[in-house]
Amino acid sequence: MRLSKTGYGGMKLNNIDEMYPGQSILIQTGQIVQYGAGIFGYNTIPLLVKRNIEKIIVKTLNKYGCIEVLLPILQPDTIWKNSGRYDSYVNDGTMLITESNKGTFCLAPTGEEAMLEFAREKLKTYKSLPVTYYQIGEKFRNEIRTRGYLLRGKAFTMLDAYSFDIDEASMVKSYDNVRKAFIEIFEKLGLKAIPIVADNGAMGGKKSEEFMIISDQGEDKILYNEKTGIGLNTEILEREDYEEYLKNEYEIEDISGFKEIRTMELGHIFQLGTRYSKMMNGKYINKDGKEELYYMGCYGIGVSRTLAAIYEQNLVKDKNGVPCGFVLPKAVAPYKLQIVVKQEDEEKAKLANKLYEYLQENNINVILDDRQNLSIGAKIKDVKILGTPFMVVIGDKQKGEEIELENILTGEKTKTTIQELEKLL
RNA sequence: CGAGGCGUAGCGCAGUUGGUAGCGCGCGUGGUUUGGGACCAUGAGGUCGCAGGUUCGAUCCCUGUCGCCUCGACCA
Repeated sequence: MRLSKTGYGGMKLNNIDEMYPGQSILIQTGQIVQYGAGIFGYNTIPLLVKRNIEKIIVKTLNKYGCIEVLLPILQPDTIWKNSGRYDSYVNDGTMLITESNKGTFCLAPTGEEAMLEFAREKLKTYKSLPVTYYQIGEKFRNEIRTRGYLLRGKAFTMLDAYSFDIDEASMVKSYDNVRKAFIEIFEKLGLKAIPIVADNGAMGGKKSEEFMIISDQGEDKILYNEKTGIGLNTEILEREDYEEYLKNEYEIEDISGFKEIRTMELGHIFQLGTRYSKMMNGKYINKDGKEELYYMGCYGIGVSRTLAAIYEQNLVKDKNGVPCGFVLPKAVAPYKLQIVVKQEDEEKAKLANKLYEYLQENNINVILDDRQNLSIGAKIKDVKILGTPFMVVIGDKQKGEEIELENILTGEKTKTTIQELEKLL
């Protein structure tokens, strides 16, 4: 990507929001654009980071045998009326609906209804089970209060997965399968997400766990035991039966040594049992030719929230401790390398272009900062603004064709050649 | 919806005890610059969130209203 073609420019930072410095930088530099409370547009780099997150999710879930599908975002009201959730979702303001001369339509706040419609078509016999379907797409919730920019928006990208099984034991297996996949996904994203005990209240069902990262920017408080890695959402303690719930479902008996910490929820998984299949008449034919209810699980990851979390967690600060940008993890950075060049110097521009073309041809995504009349120093600063993990500077100190690669995170510099460079990224 | 805060140029902010606005950054042009956020000159950009009211006159005072942010109820 040639930076001169992107409209990026003027990426100086002013006062940065103390609560959400990462996203404050994204907004100030035009990488994220706010349209209203909880409604955002993405400029190219955050968009590509989000897409990389999605790719990692897809790849991992596929590896764990899950099947990707895409269900409609715009949904007929009938499926919500059939499930019995229409009134409560509309009345509490969560679900956005639109009236038309062809009926009422709902913007999907979640996917259980649509997924059950889908499953009923495809999963008519026990022979088709178990299966876990998933999709990644936009969800809409008219949140009473949005919070933390992308962290809680009215429109957000979510991964939602649903497992269908013949009985509880099988459901538990599917649940554990996705649970493992989620752990792997967050690992690949470089996020230390821990599954902790959650209240299954809203969704119902048996067991439920949330994937939390430790962060003061989060909305949740959990009790956590550092030694065992076991944690639970403090909302559990509001349940009358919490001791039993912890003991029976999670084998947690003593929570005296647990410390309270603040966390951000990135994912949530549920063992639903037959609650939703009962509500929406989700049935298959068993071996004996009789109808049975699906045992379901449902699983979600807030993709746009994860995007925000990645930016916030990979923030870098200058010598004075003031946030000045990011170093995106290699796994999600859309461009591994940024070439900073003294564009006005023909020789240098030529060399930079040669390097750029070479890497392009070898399918390495790089940013060439070919903007005119911008000092090298300013361009170097912008590497961090965009979060690119590696940099090559081609300025006055450049001698011949020997390239010096700088790792932004470590500051480590390595001399190399155009041809050898890609091996170091 | 309950509590607080804020709406003035693209971004960050001043300001006017009431006489229709400035600063820094960014943006355009000319020139000098270029290794960790260069400088000089010059220029463009605002119905001061919106609507009423008071007033000779409102961006400022009053009353509404809308929007945004933070804390709570809700959730990926």
